[in-house]
Amino acid sequence: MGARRSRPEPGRARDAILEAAEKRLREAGPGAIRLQDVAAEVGVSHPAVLHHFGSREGLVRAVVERAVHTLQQDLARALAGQLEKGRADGAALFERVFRVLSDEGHARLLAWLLLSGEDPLANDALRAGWAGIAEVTHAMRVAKAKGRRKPSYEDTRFTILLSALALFGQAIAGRATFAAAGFEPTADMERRFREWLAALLARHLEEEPRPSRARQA
Amino acid sequence: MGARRSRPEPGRARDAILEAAEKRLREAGPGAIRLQDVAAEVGVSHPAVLHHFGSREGLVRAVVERAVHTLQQDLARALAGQLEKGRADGAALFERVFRVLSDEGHARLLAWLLLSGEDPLANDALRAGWAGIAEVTHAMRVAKAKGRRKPSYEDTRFTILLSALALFGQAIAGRATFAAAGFEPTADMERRFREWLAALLARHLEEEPRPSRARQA
DNA sequence: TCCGTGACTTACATGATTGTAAGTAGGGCG
DNA sequence: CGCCCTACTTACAATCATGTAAGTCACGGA
Repeated sequence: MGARRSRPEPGRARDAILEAAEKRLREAGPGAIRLQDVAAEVGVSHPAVLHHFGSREGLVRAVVERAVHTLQQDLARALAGQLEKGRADGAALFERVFRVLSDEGHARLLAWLLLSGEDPLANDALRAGWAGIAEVTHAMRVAKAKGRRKPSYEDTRFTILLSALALFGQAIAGRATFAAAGFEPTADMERRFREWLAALLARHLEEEPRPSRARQA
Repeated sequence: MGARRSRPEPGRARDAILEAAEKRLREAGPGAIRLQDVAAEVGVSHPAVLHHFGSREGLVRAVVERAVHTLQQDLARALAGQLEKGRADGAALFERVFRVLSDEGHARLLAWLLLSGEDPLANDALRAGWAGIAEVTHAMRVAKAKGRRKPSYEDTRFTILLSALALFGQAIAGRATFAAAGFEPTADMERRFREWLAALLARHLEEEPRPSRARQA
């Protein structure tokens, strides 16, 4: 095969650098993005990295931006993919979302960013997606509730929020927490918990709300 | 006040160093523990830190050990304090635990350690405490269930696990998540969510379990 | 009182990490 | 073909962080 291109493809190296840096970000946090390491992993010299990103800060910014973007994409895709099936299957939805958070290391990344003071969730598309889920879910509840007492919108939103917090919590603290709680920390056990949670929330969503004890203060 | 003691108190400086280092650990993670910074904050030279802890690693170890210990203490105290009241008040318990996790920055610390690969929850006392809560809760459920179908022990344990995950999740991701979900991210709103959660779980704990649909695969 | 020890200090060595300077090589284009 | 731009490279400078060496000083006990 003809002349070896010693100039593989423009942009290739840049992407590879981003990739390598993101891996480090996910696994060990922003502090672990070191020019030399990243460069070595990609097979270039460290000034090559500076050439593409100007400074370490620039690299970190670019990585975070990209990571947040793909996280949001993946999450949105997972949610959309599950929702458009029409039938709501809580457990399946949970599995998809958990997969996204857990498998790709998105949850770890989210946690690193959150702890570092970033706000990776501040994004209109994400908010809109969330609102959409809440509306669809609530409409479904209200439709099923005919005659009986209708659930409050807040209740629906809280339910979704709880799912998110629990899934996120499990993705980053699952292993340790399961062990501390005396469960064997196996993937199967964790999945079982998610199924249990899905069932709990599904039941809650269909049940008639209790009259809330009026709280004064 | 006679001769000024230029030798304030043995151990004082050591504690102050630990304190300063722990603050950094909570706020910005293990990587942010730098000898010079910590020393400067306490008002000593950085070799003084080395003198007490041998190496940076030694300092980090000591800090983590102490932090994990106080975290476990605080948590155990909070749980014990609530439980020994006899009456189970889920909401109050949640507030206490959340306080411990959130106010002292324990949740952040936990998260940093978890992300860094430590397992701050691996502790017999903590496991025992957890098991105790599960047993007490379950006994209460079973007592109330006379005649009706009895809940499974796993269900009780999952319920407690869910509380822990949600509380932890809220402590580190609460602000961002509430905002993303379209709630105003106020402390009051977050408290309301906890009350809602406590009510949800309390209701679940008193309800008769549904027959589980047998799953084949 | 004298000595040892613990709690430091200043000065320095070392290695890691980021950043700069200057030069090279390939590819597209007028 | 010659030029310029991009994508690098090697060599070097600067800074920072950890760790070491050696000395000082107060206190407490023999």
